[in-house]
Amino acid sequence: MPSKSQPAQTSARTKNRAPTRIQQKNRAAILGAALDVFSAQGFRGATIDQIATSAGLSKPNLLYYFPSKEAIHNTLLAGLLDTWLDPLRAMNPAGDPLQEILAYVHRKLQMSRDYPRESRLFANEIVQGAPRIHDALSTDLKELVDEKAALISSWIADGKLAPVHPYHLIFSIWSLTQHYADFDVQIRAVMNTQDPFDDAPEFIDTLYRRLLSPP
Amino acid sequence: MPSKSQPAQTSARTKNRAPTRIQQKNRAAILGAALDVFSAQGFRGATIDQIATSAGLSKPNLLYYFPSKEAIHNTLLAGLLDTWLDPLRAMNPAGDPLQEILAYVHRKLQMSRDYPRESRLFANEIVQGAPRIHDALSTDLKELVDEKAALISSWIADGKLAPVHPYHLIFSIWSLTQHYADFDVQIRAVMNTQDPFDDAPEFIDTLYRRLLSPP
DNA sequence: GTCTATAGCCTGATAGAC
DNA sequence: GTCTATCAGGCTATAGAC
Repeated sequence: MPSKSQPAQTSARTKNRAPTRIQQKNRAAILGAALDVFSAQGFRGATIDQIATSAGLSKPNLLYYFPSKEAIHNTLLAGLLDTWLDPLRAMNPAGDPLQEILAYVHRKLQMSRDYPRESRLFANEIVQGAPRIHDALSTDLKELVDEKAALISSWIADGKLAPVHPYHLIFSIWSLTQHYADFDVQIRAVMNTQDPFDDAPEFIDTLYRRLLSPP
Repeated sequence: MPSKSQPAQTSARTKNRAPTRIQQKNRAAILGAALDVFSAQGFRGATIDQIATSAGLSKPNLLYYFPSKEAIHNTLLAGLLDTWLDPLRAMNPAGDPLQEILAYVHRKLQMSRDYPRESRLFANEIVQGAPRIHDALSTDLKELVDEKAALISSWIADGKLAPVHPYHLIFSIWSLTQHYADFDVQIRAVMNTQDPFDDAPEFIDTLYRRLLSPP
């Protein structure tokens, strides 16, 4: 799982004792099941019963580990944005510009392939107006994107990349890579014989080479 | 509204009489309000009360016009896929290949700009597994995309376009254009001073020119 | 720590007066 | 056609036995 695990927020009932192995195992089972259910049904569509059953627990037992449905959801979201931005954070100002961007694109695409549930959880949240993470978007996210956009602009000014709008370049990378996870059903309905991810990396690589290769 | 209006499904109660002006006006108000609410909250997140209030009606009065919450949702979805595919359908085999694709891209982007609620309604449905329109995706959608992908392949074979995977080309167009509607909140959080749509058309135009211009 | 039982709220849908 | 009142079911969360 890519989610950066916060130190487990000890529930009030556990009174700051270190979590036992069983507690850790159950917490992990709950979060895994919740990721399945929330990413497939959205927050309102999910029920605690579904999550509990899928985690092999009874409903009250689940609520022994988390105080509420929203607490589970928040725990999932908490580490997600950070993790989701790691590939961008890793873009290296000292590297070769075109290679740095292509490498970023591949990391992001790989992340969609490996963690489609996390991508859909995020997509559900954003499409519905990001009620729970809007602040993080305008602060942490904006800060990082501003920084990397400036870097891309400097690469363009140096003639290392063909000129493009750096913000829209980044948006396009998010869009193209996450699309394969978020709209998976649609893509499979159209290409019903093969795994869409088979050809996607080559297509997207070609796209950004032609877009960005300096003249 | 882009939604192709089916002949209004006369509710059982109206016994096939032609709808009066008041009925038409209320139906339209309900569908407009429902589009607001469903696109912002998803099917489960929306309540009949919200829709009714937003349409200026009481809850039972709304249910006089539509038999159930799901019936309203289905009515919205019914015309949507068709409308959503019109820009692709209009791609002309006799036109200039690059111009045809660029024109398609612009139609699609304009649609996202003009009808973001419809885009988000669709996104909500697909991200959650397209439970209500999966069949249409594997039939109508697949058929149209197969046809247009073959057309693009023939253009490539004729040397009129640079070689690319035609299906992934189409997916990329969907992805890039709908992203501006579906992830609007995120984009605005990052570019907080200007309308993201201002620069998007130029960026996307550049992207597809560089990707597809024959060598 | 885990269960059964249930409180209490929300929501979709209906009854019936006007 | 529109309303008030209300039912019935599903859901979150809690009580309390074990």
